[in-house]
Amino acid sequence: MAQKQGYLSKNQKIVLDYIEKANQPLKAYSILFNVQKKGLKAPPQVYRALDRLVEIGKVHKIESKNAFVACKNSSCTISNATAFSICDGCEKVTEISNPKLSKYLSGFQDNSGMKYNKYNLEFFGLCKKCR
Amino acid sequence: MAQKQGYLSKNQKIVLDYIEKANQPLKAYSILFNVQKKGLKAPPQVYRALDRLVEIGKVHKIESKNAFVACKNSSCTISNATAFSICDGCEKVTEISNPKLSKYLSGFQDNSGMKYNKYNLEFFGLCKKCR
DNA sequence: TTTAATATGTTATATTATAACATTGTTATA
DNA sequence: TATAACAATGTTATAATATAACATATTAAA
Ligand SMILES: [Zn+2]
Ligand SMILES: [Zn+2]
Ligand SMILES: [Zn+2]
Ligand SMILES: [Zn+2]
Repeated sequence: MAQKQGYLSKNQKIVLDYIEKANQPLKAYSILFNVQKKGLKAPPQVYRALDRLVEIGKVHKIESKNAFVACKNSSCTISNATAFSICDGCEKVTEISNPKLSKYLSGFQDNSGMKYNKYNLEFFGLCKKCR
Repeated sequence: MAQKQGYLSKNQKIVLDYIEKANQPLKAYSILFNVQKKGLKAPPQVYRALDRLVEIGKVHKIESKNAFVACKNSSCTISNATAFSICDGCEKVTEISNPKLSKYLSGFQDNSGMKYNKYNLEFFGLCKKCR
């Protein structure tokens, strides 16, 4: 069951399935609790699967919340350009898919001489309902 | 010693002093260890000071590293628009101060109806030295 | 000077994440 | 088919990050 390009291992599938069913970011230990019936009994099993899923872009980590969400953006096969909208009221998180924004940020340069190959952007505010 | 606009309490000063002397993001427990000689003995004392310093924009949290860095941007009195450049090689973190970028992001709108009042952006790559 | 608000001190514990090592399964190839 | 190399899994323990809860002290305002 070695890892081939594009194939997911058993544990990776279990974790991804569960995250995809949720429509919101999930905490690692909440995932762990819920996949225990599927045989994943300890944190490393979940964290390994998450690490790999994040690496291949199927899952993103919401850094400000230490939570994980399935990628909703089909073009996002590698997780190197991510943007999220986060409501401070209801905690709803949405992946922003905005070509202008991603183009602007992917092309961003400053005078530091630094070569950027990845970014993560988190916007905070209030959604319609929460205003 | 109640908090007045612009004044820092004793513990806040101690923590900020220490962070400002470092030229890199510091972990909360490393701060704790180093301010113990000044009398801050337990995590809550450091985390409270950090919370407040972040709130007033004197310190920013680098979310992807769970680390704290002093604000280098004098206009950044409220910490609602932050951008950082992070080297994956040497871990050097620099606060980006780029009016065009901040103007673009502060004005960003999408069709979600969400009203954004804060963002945090983290760029990753390799600095000159690390290439 | 009473009251309210803010800050501090302290202990314990919750939450998030990784180290380390043994075992099993898979692929490649000798 | 052996056997070696690698990838994935299972398992226990522990590290690292962060907060709850409550007592006390300090300050500002009424
Ligand atoms: Zn995505
Ligand atoms: Zn909301
Ligand atoms: Zn700043
Ligand atoms: Zn570097």
